[in-house]
Order: sequence, then structure tokens, then C-alpha cells
Amino acid sequence: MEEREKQVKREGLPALNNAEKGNVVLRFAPNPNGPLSFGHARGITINGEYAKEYDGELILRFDDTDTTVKPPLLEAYDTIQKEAEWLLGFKPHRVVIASDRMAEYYRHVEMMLDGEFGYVCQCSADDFREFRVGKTNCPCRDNNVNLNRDLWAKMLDGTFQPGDCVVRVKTDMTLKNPALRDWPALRIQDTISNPHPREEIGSKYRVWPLLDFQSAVEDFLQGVTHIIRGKDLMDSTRKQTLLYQHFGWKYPETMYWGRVKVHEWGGFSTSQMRKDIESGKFTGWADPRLPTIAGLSGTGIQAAALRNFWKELGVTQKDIAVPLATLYSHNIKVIDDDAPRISFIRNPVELTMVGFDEDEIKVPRHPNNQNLGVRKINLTSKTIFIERDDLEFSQLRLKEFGDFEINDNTATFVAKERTDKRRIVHWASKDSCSDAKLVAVSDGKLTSVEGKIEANDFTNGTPVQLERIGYGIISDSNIITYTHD
RNA sequence: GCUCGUAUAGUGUAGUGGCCCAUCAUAAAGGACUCUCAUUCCUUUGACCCGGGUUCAAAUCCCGGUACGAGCACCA
Repeated sequence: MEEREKQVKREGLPALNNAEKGNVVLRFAPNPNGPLSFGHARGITINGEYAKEYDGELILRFDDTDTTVKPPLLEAYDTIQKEAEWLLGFKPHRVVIASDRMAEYYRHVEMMLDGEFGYVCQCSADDFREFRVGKTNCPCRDNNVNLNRDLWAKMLDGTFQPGDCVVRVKTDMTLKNPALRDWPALRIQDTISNPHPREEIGSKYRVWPLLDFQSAVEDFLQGVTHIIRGKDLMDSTRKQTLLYQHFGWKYPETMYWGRVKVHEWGGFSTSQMRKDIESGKFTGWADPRLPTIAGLSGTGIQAAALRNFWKELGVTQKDIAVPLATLYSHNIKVIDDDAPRISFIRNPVELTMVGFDEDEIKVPRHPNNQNLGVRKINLTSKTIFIERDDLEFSQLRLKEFGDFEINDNTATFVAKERTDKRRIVHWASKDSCSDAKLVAVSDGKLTSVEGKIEANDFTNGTPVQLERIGYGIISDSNIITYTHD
């Protein structure tokens, strides 16, 4: 009998269509109305992985063209760049800010008006909805070039107010898909009351492009070859393809992913988080309860774990719900080999040692990785801490130390070697530890346990493993944040 | 309502006509190792939405149904 050949799972991400190594340009385009969240990480890591794989370029583009509904946040420009770099493991090759590119967008509007595939529409949103539903042309569609140019000038000079008119792309009002019928490309915003947060932009422009137009023009100008984004933007692709046809451009290759939910988190939107932070419900964008990149990295989730997580989910269009355990398993794989072991004693009980004379012992920092060296523990005062819960047994083995007999706050030394199968517990020496707090999130709530942390000189952000508790990260000299078990 | 999209073990994912009594991971259960309730290793459990059709052959193609999701914004 011949062995049946076992099939193998494809490694990594699926191949890009029509991609030539060294000739691939991708982009990730967030609205900087808040720092990056968990969901954004998908866009960054997937596009970034493809850029790496194909020797291509990744553009980080700030789509900051709405000053009213989802206004940008000034500090987000900076934090997003830092967070993107952290996630990617490299700097984006180009950074583009839409609000710096208004002249280009205006230039293309004029091309559109002159080419008669765009028009200024003075119908109200409600009126136009009827045309859209009824598949009938709006009267403004017949404006000639001169009229459109005149109206456009009046949009720019302030004659028209927000809501008075928009620029539309001429498609076809009888198109099957209602979303595509003469879609709006630019509108007027009241940037006096709602100035753009970037000082150099402020109230400089009143007419702003909408996503479908801005993104389409910018993708062309930047030479984007592949767009990988959420499937909620599928109709956006169709709208933009129609615009590309007018301009005579070739639309990039596209790929889409579906919605991802994490079981343990409810729905978090950037705007909602922003409100909750302002109201004091959360301490800030880095609040460990929030599914932001800052929150996740603050609780000890590593960038590589996030990358592996998103790579594993791939680019399927299914809507999925993933348990946090999946992310945690990736994180353990990333950190365990190098995470120093360290004792944290919850609810510490002070014990005096009897029968042990040495003033220092050495304990390995990691059971399997000797490169991490040893920790020297000072025992001069012969005073140690163990967890109250471990007092349940009177015969205990202090891990990597010795067997002890516990009686009334006294720990009597029995032997260095193991003499029996007594319970092994972690401990800390009074001379080599300090007061600390273990902060954790459970069921969306923040909890904090006081205790003793073994002396260490790890810098903030070092992932560690708290013996018998789980993985954590050093957040401050006396604060450890729990990551997962 | 119109339009678009997706459906593989508990959760994800691979597989685009025969190597598939279906891949891998995760989860759960059991076990080995271990001076941590960690890591590592082993074993077990467990899936092609339903109904037709095409074909010698269908998870894979076609049609219908069902379920879920998205778009139809002067948000991104």
C-alpha cells in the first residue's frame, strides 16, 4: 500500500494578482480621528507584509478630509506614524497627508468639469435621493462647462454654503447598483466653525473631497498598484473604477477582508472611544481596557504577535469572530523564549527563615534559556514573602531554593534538594523585592492587586513571566500589567 | 426595497474538479517532561449550509433556497 500524500497548508498570505516583485505599491489610509485600534492593525500588517514580500512600498496616508463628522485629532498624526512603525517593524516608505494635497484634488475636479464627466449639483440631499431611487437625471446634470466652472468658483469663494451644492461624478442614473449613480465627489464644509485641526490648514479650504474621490485621485497619483481593504469598501471600488474610466486610468488590483469581531470585546468605534475618554470613563487611548494599539501594547501584546495573528486570518471575505485566546497563543510564542521569570507575591505573608545561613542564592532567570543568566537573591535579613493562599500547606518547597516547614510566620529550612513531592511555590526575599501593583483587565474591568515584586532592572515594556501567575509586562518601576496566562 | 458579497470541525484557516474517509492552528479532554498552574512534546474529540444539476469524478463548476454581512451619507 502506498502512503497517501498528505496535503499541506499554504504558507503565508495568498499571492497578489498581477504583482511584479519590486513593482508593488500599497497603502494604508486611516482617518487620524484617533490613534490606531486593533482593526487598523489588520490594514497595516497585511499591507505591510505584502510590501515586504514583494519588495514594494507601503504608503501611510492620512485621509483627513472631514472636519465635521469625524474630525481629525492633531496628536493622532504623530502617534499613528509611531504605532504603524511599531506594528510593521519598519517605517512606512511614504507618508501622505490628504489635507496637504488639496491643490491636486482641485486640479482634478477642474479636469472633471472640463471633461464633462462631473458637474456641480445644487439639489438637496433629499431631492437627489429621489433621483437616485427613481433612476432619473437631476437637472444639474445638463449644466454646460461654463456654468459648472462658474458654480465651482462660487463653491470656492464662499458664495455657497454647506449643503447648497456638491460636485458629482457623472456615471449613469440607470445603473443597477444605486450606490453608483452620480456619486458625490466634493462638498462644502463650514471650516470657520469647524476648522481643520492642523494649524497650516485651519479654515483655509471650504470645499473638501469625499473619500471616494480623494482616495481615487491619490491612489493614481501615488502609483498604487494594489488596494487591500475591508469589503465594506467594495462599492467604493466600483465608484472609483467609473471615475478611473473617465480619466482613462487603470484601477489597481483589489482584495478585501470581512469584518472581524473579538469575542471578549464589544463594539468599539473610534468615535465612541473618544467620547468615553473625554467623559473620563477611560484614562486615555492607552487604557488597557481599550482595543487600541496603545492599549494592547501596554498590556504586553507584541507587534510580532499581532502580525502573525492577522497573517493567519488572511484576507478572506468572511465575517468572523475570533477569541482573544488566539491572539494570546501568538503572543506566547513570541515572548516565552525570552521572557525572564520573576516572582510577584500577591497578598504577601512575611516569614522568618530559620536554619539557613547563606546570604545569597542564585536562581536561573529562565528554565530553558540559559542566555538570560541568573538572578542573585539577597537573603541577609532571612525574611521572605510567600502568597497567603500557599499557607494552606505547612510543608512547602520554595522554588529553586529549598524545602521548608512553615509554622506561625517561621519557615524552617529542611533541605536544598527536594526531599518529597511537596508543593512548589514562588517566593521573594525581603532584601530583594519591593512593593508593587499587578494591574489586570478581566471582563472589561480593571483590577489591581498589591504585592511584592522581585528586584529587577528591567526597563519598562519588558515582557516577563510571573511565576505561577502568567505573562505580564513591566509598566513602571512598581507596576506590572498582566498580559495573559 | 435595490445592489453587492460570504458560507469547511467550538473558533479561525488551507484546499478552485480526481492526490480530500479534507490542511494547519487554536480550543477542549487525556498523557509525557518539568524545582511555575508556564513552555515543549504526544494522543483524542471534531467540519465541506440545504436542495437540485453538469461530470466517469464536485468541498471545488452551474442553478435555486437559506443564513449572515455590507453598500445605497454633502463619514472614513
